[in-house]
Amino acid sequence: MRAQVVTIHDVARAAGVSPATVSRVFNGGNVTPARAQSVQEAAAALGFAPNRLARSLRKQRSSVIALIIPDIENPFFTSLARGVEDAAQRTSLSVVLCNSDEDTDKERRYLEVALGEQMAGVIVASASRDETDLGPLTARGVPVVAVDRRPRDAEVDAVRVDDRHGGEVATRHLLQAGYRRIACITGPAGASTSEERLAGYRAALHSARRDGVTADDAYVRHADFRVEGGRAAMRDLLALPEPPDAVFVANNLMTIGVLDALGEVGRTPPGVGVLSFGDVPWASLVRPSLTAVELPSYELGRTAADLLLQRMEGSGSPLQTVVLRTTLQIRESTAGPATD
Amino acid sequence: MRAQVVTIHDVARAAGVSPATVSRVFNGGNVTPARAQSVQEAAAALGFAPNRLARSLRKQRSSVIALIIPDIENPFFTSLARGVEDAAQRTSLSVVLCNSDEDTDKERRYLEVALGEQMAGVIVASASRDETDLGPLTARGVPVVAVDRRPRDAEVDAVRVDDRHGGEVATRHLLQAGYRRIACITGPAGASTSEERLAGYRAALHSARRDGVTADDAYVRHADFRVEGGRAAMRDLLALPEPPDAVFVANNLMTIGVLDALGEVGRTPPGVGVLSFGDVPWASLVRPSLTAVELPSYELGRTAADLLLQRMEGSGSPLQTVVLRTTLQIRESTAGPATD
DNA sequence: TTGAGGGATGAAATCCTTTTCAGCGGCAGG
DNA sequence: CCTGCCGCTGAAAAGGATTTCATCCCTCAA
Repeated sequence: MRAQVVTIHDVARAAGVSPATVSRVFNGGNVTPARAQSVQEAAAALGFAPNRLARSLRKQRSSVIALIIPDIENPFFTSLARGVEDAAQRTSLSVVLCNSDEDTDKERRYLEVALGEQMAGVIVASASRDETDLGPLTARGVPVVAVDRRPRDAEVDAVRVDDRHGGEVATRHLLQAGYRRIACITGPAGASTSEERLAGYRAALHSARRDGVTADDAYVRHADFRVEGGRAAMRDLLALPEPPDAVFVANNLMTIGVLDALGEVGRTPPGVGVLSFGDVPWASLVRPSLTAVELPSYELGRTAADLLLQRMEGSGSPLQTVVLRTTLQIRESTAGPATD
Repeated sequence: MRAQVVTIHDVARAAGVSPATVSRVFNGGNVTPARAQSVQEAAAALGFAPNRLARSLRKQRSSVIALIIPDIENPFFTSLARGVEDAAQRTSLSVVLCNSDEDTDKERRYLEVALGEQMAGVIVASASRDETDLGPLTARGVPVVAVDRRPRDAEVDAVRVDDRHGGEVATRHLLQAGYRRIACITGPAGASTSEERLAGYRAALHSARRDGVTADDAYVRHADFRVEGGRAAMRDLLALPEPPDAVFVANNLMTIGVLDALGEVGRTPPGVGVLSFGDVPWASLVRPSLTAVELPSYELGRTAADLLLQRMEGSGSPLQTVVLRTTLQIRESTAGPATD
């Protein structure tokens, strides 16, 4: 009992005009008011809804934009998504979210979909720095903005935070609080965010290496930006002959795992210092409260969307990279080392 | 410098065959192996990627399914989304996520997009019980599954949890723990989940009304399923001449707000009992640990996707509603009232 | 009065695939 | 040897909108 599909032709017939005129009514062409009205009425009476596929096919461009994120279960990215949506809200564009799950294959599939569906634009927080290929999109003239993470060599606008600086400030804070054996649990080697946060950590340690601070990479671990990865890495660090007395964790979810692992062995902050890059969700409920590098996730999304919209309107301005500031929020978890 | 678009015609010409044959190669028609191979090679050489719009237009059905959820910042829904994705993963379908933000207008827009883009199917956790109109989709024969929330009168398959029963069990637990003035903070009046969880609460109180238990609606509040709403509602309850000694909160995010509001006035569980319908994210870090009705969010999504796929394969079976069980996880926050 | 200019309109081309249909050739069975 | 069937193939239609182009008609200026 499938309802018959109402096309522009049906409306045209009902209103006694040509399909071209109907199209013009809906797209702002020149039509005499009387005719326009009768078209409107006919469309309403028939329950006409334009076929977006046909329209996009003809126009060579659809009216949805894709937002591709690597982890939908990370509040950082969902907040970013809200930023994108709110910015798109003011236009007639719809945003669809694609979860690449930190998997370059899935990501590639979604990029193919975006291309094949002629999406109006793409915002991507790429799963991998090297394997993400935005070439086909940019070659076809589809506006693309990289957000948070930066694919190598890509000729696209970008919005990110000052990862390296943030990591450096964070680590320096731990030093100043008196910690001396500071570990770093960072993300997968492929991601730009992992590498830069780690670079900041190294820089801070390097410039403090006189005062008995360990500055080799014995305390560095790579994990997967997820809770389990953080937990495993922390367990590994705790098993060292001389475990660290503080840890700089390169993302929020891994920090959850780290806190769990510490709880297991009865050690809690600030005895062991814990500093998270990115706020832990519902930080207000965590005890002790957590020192964190706060990220402007919402603004990241919002700015990316603005850049994309601007580019879609055909701004010919040169490619730009916007870097947003992070802020260190000092709380209880880094109050200073336990005095043995 | 937009790259020329490679169409099936270009491939056909390069391979010395007709477009129809190229299409058959990609869609599993009958083609002699030799020819098929030369088509494959030509396609690869030209970097051919099929235009999904044209394909969908012709087939009257695209290969993406839409998942419409009311709050992308709620871990419950993101976990549900993972369930949907994992189920769809085994097919060639892509999932796109749409965030209606508990806003019936946004939701309507996304439903229009789903219809206009001829999406292969739709899974929806509807923003409103009454205003969500799935009619156009079902009329056109698009498979639809309602998940978590149930739109009224809709002729669709559904997957949800035993909200009413869960609410009743939860409230009964609070009674058994010794609480006597039990409040309920539920969601917006329009949502089925709000109403049924509240109904469970009422049922439990009703059957216990002999033992000095307050059972009118003085302790019932409607909020918006968000953190702020929970906070406001709890403040309101605390301002009563005789504040409640326990509260049953109908979703996880509102519970965060409730805990915040309690913290502000220096009252903590279990002195005031707190029971959350739906786990709070990263519950392991919350002190005291939180008693909650645990929801099978992932399975909800997974089951909904399975139902949808089954329906898309043309199963003519009658409409079904799958109800999944909730489980009460008893922890510290409901250990018993403060003894004044 | 005539020509230029311009707004409104419809026919038809266009976007790119899929799918129907008819034709062709080969093979097996009568 | 003929018929029927089947597999492979290409031409062309179909899907539903937008857009170009030509036409018509009207107004205004010379």
